[in-house]
Amino acid sequence: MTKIVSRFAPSPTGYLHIGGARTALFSWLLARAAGGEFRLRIEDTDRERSTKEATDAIIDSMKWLGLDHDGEIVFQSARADRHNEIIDRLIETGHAYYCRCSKEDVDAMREKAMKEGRKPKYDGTCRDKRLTSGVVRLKAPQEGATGFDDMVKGFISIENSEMDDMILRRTDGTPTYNLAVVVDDHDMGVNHVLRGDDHVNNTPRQILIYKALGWDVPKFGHVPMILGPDKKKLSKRHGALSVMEYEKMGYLPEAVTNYLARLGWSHGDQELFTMDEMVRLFSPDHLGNSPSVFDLTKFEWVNGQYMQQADPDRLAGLLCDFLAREVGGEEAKAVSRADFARIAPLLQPRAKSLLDMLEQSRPFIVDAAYLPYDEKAVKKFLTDETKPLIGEIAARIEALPEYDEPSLEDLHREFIEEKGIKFKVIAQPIRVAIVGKTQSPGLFETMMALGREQVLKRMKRAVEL
RNA sequence: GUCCCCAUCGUCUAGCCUGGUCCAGGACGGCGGCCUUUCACGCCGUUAACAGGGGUUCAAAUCCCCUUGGGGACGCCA
Repeated sequence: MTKIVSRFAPSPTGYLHIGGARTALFSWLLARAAGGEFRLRIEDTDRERSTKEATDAIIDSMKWLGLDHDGEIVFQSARADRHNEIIDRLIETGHAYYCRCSKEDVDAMREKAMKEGRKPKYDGTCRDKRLTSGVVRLKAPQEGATGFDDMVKGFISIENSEMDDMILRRTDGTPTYNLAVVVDDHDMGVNHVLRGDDHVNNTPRQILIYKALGWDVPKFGHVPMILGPDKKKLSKRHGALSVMEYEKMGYLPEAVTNYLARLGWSHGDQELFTMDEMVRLFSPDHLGNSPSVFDLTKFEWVNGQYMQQADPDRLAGLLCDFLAREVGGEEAKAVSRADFARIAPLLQPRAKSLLDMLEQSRPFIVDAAYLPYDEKAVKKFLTDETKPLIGEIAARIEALPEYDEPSLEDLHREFIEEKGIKFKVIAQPIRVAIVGKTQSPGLFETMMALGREQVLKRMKRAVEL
């Protein structure tokens, strides 16, 4: 079997959105799973709408997701000469012809056909006129059918009579999309094309071009699109669309690829896959053929899973970057990577995202003097009964020869035994005293993370509240 | 309008090709519980689906047809 070469070919008219990312991921997996090549091509022939920023954004997103490509990035705009060369060849071989029908003429034809209940299409007026200028159209077969075995949808066939003689070269001499795609894919050696559902209709047209050129037709696959919670096509109003927004919101790239992969692909009952696993297990046979809804809740669960498993030191690094990027200023400078590395393990089971973790780490990184106290919590737990207890405990902690977790545990155990009270009685008050709120990691690990000095300062401050 | 595609729990899905092992399995969520110094995590239980109708067959989620519903395409955009 020949080596699989797949590609991702976005047009740089905006950021890489979540749907495109999934298509890219599947395409990437298709190649990587087979030890093939994955190529990247930027379809920037629409000069009006294509931007350098969008191109960079797409490349950055791919990088962030870990979707590396082989070979140089191909820019479609740079290949106009080659496209035109092929168009000329098509004319010479009688597979294409010039047409001088105006846009208005064709619109009229379409409208008329539509009214008569037929498929709106160009009627082939100039097909045999042997003109020598104008737009170039493909001389498509008018009988028979064009079919292909779609990697995800199975066999799809369209009557040739349904397709019109599409334009290959515009009035201004530029090649059209369908022509350019075919030529580029062929020249890049692409033999597996996995793309969005919205291209199914283009496929038979492109096959016609391949055939006219006598080129091998690649294997095609069309993945369904991603829907919003309202089951409508994903759009701006559904919130986060851009891949990079997920980074901004504090999600991990491996969670994004994992979740995206599970949206439309499956491997039995398995939910969590590392990139390596996906590469090992991926097969286009298990791509689903119906559209799926992006479920943020489940995505957050996936992210949470990766947050838990992540190396604390890596998380610390990401947290620093995140803080610098999203918050910046003095606050970012006040916390070091080492600080985060120390508290990350405590927060890992509790945080769904980096943003979460950052929020939860606040009580650990501010000085006792600035620790915010939750009013309700204070009212409920820092009472006249509990304050003296906290005071006593603070004194004992201060006198502790060794400040470590076992010692702290012993200290508290002895304290409650002496007082004849349950741990419950002092647990929440102490918690509120040292972190300012009712939720936190385990008390002793929290005390360790805080350090003796902070714990004492906080207890003293709490007693005076 | 025409063509193409799609249809299993609220959501993601397994099963469908190669009918019986499926009164349909897993996951997220929800609900209930356990654990427990809080919140999480974890664990246990529970909830909930084969769009409808016809066939074919001893037997259909699985095969065929129709209906309905959804989506996409019909550009000198990509």
